[in-house]
Amino acid sequence: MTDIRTRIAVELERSFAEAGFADQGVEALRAEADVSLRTLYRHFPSREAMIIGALEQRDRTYDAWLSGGPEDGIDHVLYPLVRLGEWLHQAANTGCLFLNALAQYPDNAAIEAVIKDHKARLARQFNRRLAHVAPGRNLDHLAATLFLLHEGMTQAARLQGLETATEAALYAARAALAAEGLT
Amino acid sequence: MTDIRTRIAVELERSFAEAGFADQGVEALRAEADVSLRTLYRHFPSREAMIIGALEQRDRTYDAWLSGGPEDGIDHVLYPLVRLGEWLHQAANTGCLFLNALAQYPDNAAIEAVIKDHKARLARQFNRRLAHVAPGRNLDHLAATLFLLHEGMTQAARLQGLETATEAALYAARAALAAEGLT
DNA sequence: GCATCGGTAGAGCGATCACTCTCCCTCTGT
DNA sequence: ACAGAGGGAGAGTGATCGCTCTACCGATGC
Repeated sequence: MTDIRTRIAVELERSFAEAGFADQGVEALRAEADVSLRTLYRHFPSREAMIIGALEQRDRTYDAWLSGGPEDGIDHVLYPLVRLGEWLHQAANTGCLFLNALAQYPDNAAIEAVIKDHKARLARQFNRRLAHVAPGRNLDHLAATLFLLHEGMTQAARLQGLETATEAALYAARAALAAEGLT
Repeated sequence: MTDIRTRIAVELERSFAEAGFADQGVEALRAEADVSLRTLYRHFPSREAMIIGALEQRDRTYDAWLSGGPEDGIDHVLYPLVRLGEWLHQAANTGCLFLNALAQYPDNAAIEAVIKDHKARLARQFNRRLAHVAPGRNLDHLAATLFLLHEGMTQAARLQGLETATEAALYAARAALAAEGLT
C-alpha cells in the first residue's frame, strides 16, 4: 500500500485546491484526510508543513501531467499549454495552487522556495522543449513568452472562460513561434 | 479636504497590497490608516467591507493609470501592457491585488463580484482599443490574447523578473497583432 | 509474551481576532 | 450658546484556531 504520509499529502493537495488556504483549519484538513489529529501532526508537524507538503505533492502531480505527448515538431513545444487546458477542464476553477499560496503567505521563505522552485522548473521545461525542436538556437525569449502564456492562461480561464483562454494562449504561442520561423 | 472615507480607502489599498490579506488584522489596518477603530468601522462596517473598499479603490487607481497614452496606431493597443510594466516597476512585487483577494476568499460572492467586474472592464478596454485602431473588424480573439498577456505578465514579473516578463508580453503581443496585419 | 511502533479519539490550553461598547473631545450650524 | 455629529482611545467579549497531551488499541518482530 502507499505509505500514509503520501496518502495524507494527496488529500491535503485536494483540500487546499478545492477550498483554498484561508477557510480551512487544521481540523477540517484532518477530517478530509480521515486520520487522527495526532497522526496528521506526526507527518506534518505544523500547518505550514501541511501547506508545503500539499505544494510538493501538486508539483509531482503536475509534472507527471505534462509528461508524454508529441515528441517532435511544434506540437512538442505547445504540448504543455494543451495539457494545461485539459488540466483546467478536469480541475476546480480555483487558479494556480502555488500562486494562491503565495498570495496568502507572501513573507514565508519556506513556502516561497517551494513555489519558486516549481515555477522555475516549469519555465525550464519550455527551454528544453524548444532546444529539442530547434537545437543550437537561442530561444530564451520564446521560452519566457510560453511560460508567460502558461501563467496567463491559468488566470484567464477563471475570468474569461476556459475555451477563450485556451484559444488565446495557443493563438499567441503559434504567432510567436511563427515569428521565429517555427511552424 | 478629501473626505475621510476616501483617505481610509487609500490606506487600506496600500496596506493590503504591501502585506497581503492574511497577515493583517483589523487593528493593523486601523494603525496604518491612523484612525480610531470606531471610525474605521463607521465607514467600513466589517473586515469584508474593508477589503471591498480597498479593491474598489484599486480599481479606480488602476483605471486612471491606464488613461492617456498614444491615440493611434499599434502603440495605442500596446499601451496598457507598457503601462503595466511601469506599474509593476513602481509597485511592490506582490502580484495582482484582485487575484490575491480571490485566492483568499474563493467563496465570497460580494468580493468575487468586484473582482470580476474589474477584470471584465479591463478586458473590454482591449476590445475598445482594437476597435479604435482597426474599426469594423472582429478582433475579439486578439483582445482575449492581450488580456491574457496582461494577466500573465503580472504573474511572470514576480517569477522571472520584470524585464523578462515585459519583453515577453510585448513580443507576443506584437507577433499576434502582426498575424492580423497590424503593425 | 511482550515491547514497540504507529495508529484513533478527543479534551483542553493559550493566543489571536473581529467586533462592540463606553467615555470623552472637538468642530460646526443655527 | 449649545446641540449634535463625527472624531479619538482603548478595554472587553465571544469565538476560533493551532497545537499539545493523555489514554487507549492493534499489528508486528524478537
